Amino acid sequence: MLTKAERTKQFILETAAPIFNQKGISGANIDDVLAASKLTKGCLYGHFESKEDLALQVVDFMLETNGEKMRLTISQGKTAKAKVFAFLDFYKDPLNTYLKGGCPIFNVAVESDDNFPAVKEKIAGVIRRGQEIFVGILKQGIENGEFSDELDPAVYAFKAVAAVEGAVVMCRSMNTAKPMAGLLRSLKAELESYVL
Amino acid sequence: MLTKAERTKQFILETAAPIFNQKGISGANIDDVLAASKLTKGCLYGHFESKEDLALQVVDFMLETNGEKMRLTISQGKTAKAKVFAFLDFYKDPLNTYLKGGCPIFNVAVESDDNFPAVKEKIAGVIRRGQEIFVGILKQGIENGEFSDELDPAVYAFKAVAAVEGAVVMCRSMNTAKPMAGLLRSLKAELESYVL
DNA sequence: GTAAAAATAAACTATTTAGTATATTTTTGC
DNA sequence: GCAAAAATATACTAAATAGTTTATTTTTAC
Repeated sequence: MLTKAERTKQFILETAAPIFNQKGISGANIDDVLAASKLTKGCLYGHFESKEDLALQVVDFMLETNGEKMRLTISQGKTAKAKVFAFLDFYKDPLNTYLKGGCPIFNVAVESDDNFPAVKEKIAGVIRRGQEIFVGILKQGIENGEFSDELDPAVYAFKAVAAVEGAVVMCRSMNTAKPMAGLLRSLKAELESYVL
Repeated sequence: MLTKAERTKQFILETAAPIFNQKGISGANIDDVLAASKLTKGCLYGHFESKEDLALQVVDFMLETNGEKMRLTISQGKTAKAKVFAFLDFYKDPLNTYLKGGCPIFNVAVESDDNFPAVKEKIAGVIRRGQEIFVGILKQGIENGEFSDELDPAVYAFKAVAAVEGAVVMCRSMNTAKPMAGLLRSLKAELESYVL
């Protein structure tokens, strides 16, 4: 069992995550986190050295959580095609993301780009590993005869992720999930065209 | 000819744009703009009421500039296909965007999402109008016999924009333009498959 | 050439937010 | 049940940044 201190720290991270995801690292502030968690400054600073420390750990927490959710989602699919479809469907409700504020990877990617090199590197790693996994699934699909070898795994993987992530931002801005539905259908049809 | 005051205001907007585009509205600060422009506080506050006023006008400036660049780019294409290809090629160098820091529409979209409703509405309008123009070009292409009527203009337009915009963020994070090349080829091939 | 406009210089104030200190109370976990 | 750990309450300090003021200098545009 977790100690009280560990539970509190976890609770702070969980409470702070949607705040940082929505307001960004620069936009979020300690008082927001205190208000949302109903903890005191003394308590928070007992678990984190500084706002920067908190921010970095919140980012790690968001990335880990996202990774777990994504792995679980993909593992639901038995075939390569089913895994890809499961991945795509993960994005079907962009206005109601499991973590308030949209995709943390993209949100952090945009903010860290010219501002937080260490965070940017971390995000780059997450994106790269995600692409590797996606490409691996597609290659597997080609090898086991699910897909034609006309399919270019690297191109499709990048296209699919770029498109759904871009779509999340666009849908959230326009406040409609409608175009996402058409996009997911189109990306599925595109993969389907390589199914043997 | 512009008055000195108008020229200075314009100069401040031009200087502030890359700062706001890179650091975000929350992350940018007045002193950054003063340092970059080598103007004094008194001068800046003679042209803008507050940081918020400056930020809003910088956003407007970035959106207008982007719109002009995009209209010019697209107008280079004579056929519908050429227009779409010109649009896609606009994104071919995501690490060296004309405005430092990547696409201002997307950067502002991400930050404004949960923070600046007025700005968010403005961005939503820009995205919507962009989609209308893109769809218009594709419909025109269908009408004049360039494309098969199998092409779904709304779906392709959304997919193309979401993908290239998402790709800019991913490429910038990973610090490589390579995947963008494959994506552009793929989006072009996809459109090509509807050419009669 | 000159009056008005624009910009500077420099020293302010105000506000927000990060972070500290400490005595006290509450909770935990053996 | 009790000692240690955790959290509170309260009142701070520190730092960063927004915004003001005003006298002075420079530049502009007629």
